[in-house]
Amino acid sequence: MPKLGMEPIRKEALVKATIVEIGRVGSLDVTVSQIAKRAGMSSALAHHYFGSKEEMFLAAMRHILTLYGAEVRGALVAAEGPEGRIRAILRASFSPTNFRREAVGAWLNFWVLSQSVPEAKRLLAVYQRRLRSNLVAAIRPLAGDRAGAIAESLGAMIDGLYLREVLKSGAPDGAAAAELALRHLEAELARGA
Amino acid sequence: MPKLGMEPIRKEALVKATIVEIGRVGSLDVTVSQIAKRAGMSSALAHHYFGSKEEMFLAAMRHILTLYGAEVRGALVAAEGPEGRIRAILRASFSPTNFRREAVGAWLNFWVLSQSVPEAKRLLAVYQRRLRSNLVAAIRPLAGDRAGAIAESLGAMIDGLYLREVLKSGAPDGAAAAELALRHLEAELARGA
DNA sequence: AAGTTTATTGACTCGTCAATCAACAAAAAA
DNA sequence: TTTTTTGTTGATTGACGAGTCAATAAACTT
Repeated sequence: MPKLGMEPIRKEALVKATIVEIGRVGSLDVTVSQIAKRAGMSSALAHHYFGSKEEMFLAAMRHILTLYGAEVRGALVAAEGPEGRIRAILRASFSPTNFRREAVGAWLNFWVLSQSVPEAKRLLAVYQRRLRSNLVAAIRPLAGDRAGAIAESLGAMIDGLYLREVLKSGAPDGAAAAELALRHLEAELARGA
Repeated sequence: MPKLGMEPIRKEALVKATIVEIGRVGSLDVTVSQIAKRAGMSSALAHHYFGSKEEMFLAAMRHILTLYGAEVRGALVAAEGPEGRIRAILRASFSPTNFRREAVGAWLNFWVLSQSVPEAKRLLAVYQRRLRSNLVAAIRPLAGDRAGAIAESLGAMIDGLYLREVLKSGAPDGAAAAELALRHLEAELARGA
């Protein structure tokens, strides 16, 4: 009994299921059937809406990136002053939404995907550029010319913390990670002053 | 015309070929045939010596880890004083041997592997513990109680720099990466003083 | 010389999985 | 009401790839 207008609903369900399954399995070795099953439909339907598995992965990636971008923007509008803006970015980066197991596991696998799928690489590059420019903008008033270098290292730090989150076992602790990133930043700033 | 004592030779060739192929393809989606071909033998022989693809991956991982460990130890014996010891560890971490494309690409994929293969996780944990304890030992004389926290963040920084190396395109630049890590460390140390 | 161990591969099995297709159902348009 | 569009799936195809096996050969042992 087909209701109309299912496309967006199905697609969203598939995207979420993709992320969950990648997180669960811990790699991109996930079958379309697994994903479709978790999303409550047949694998044929998944192909119907996305055409290929790769498209599914890319859609999932865009979803994570969009989520992250939205959260950063949201935190940024409510932020006061340069210090506040940086804190906002870090808070968003390590928020429960973005720093949850599934999402972080998905990140790791998207990094891998970007090695062989150009579009994935592109998406990742876009995100990195945006993060960098946000950081530089926030840091410049505090550190002038050194903003670029500091943003670079803070970016690496953030990625590193994501990575370690994946590797470690146990519940995620965004607060602790954000703490570390902030300490790093403060140390860098203090050094220049 | 079978010469005897081929086992170690074949195994080494396979391990190296595994790393190269993983780096080339950019993922663990590498067939035993590809690896065997690059190593100059049939896939049947690869199975003969390693039993399974997973064993091949683990052997490759051990190889990379051993290489890294040896380089750190080597740099460490020639190091003078705490500062020198830290520099030694960083120099080894970002040396041309360890920071080359193939090796870094392999790392990324080993991180993924550790998500689903317990032995891979174990190996990675061993490496992380060793790195941490080396760092703490070198940092303690300079920062006392804060050594643990600093080692933690420096470790994350190193991993993050590896990750970024994979993502970026272009030739690897270990010197620049080591520079960033060192700046981070100095900033942290200065903060405490 | 006969027997054993090591090296080596081509051919094969068996399973898995992405992608396609034919078919059916219901809503919307004509 | 016929036709078209949208939703849906079970069954099938076709490829690919891990792991096994039988067979062959050279060395080493007794």
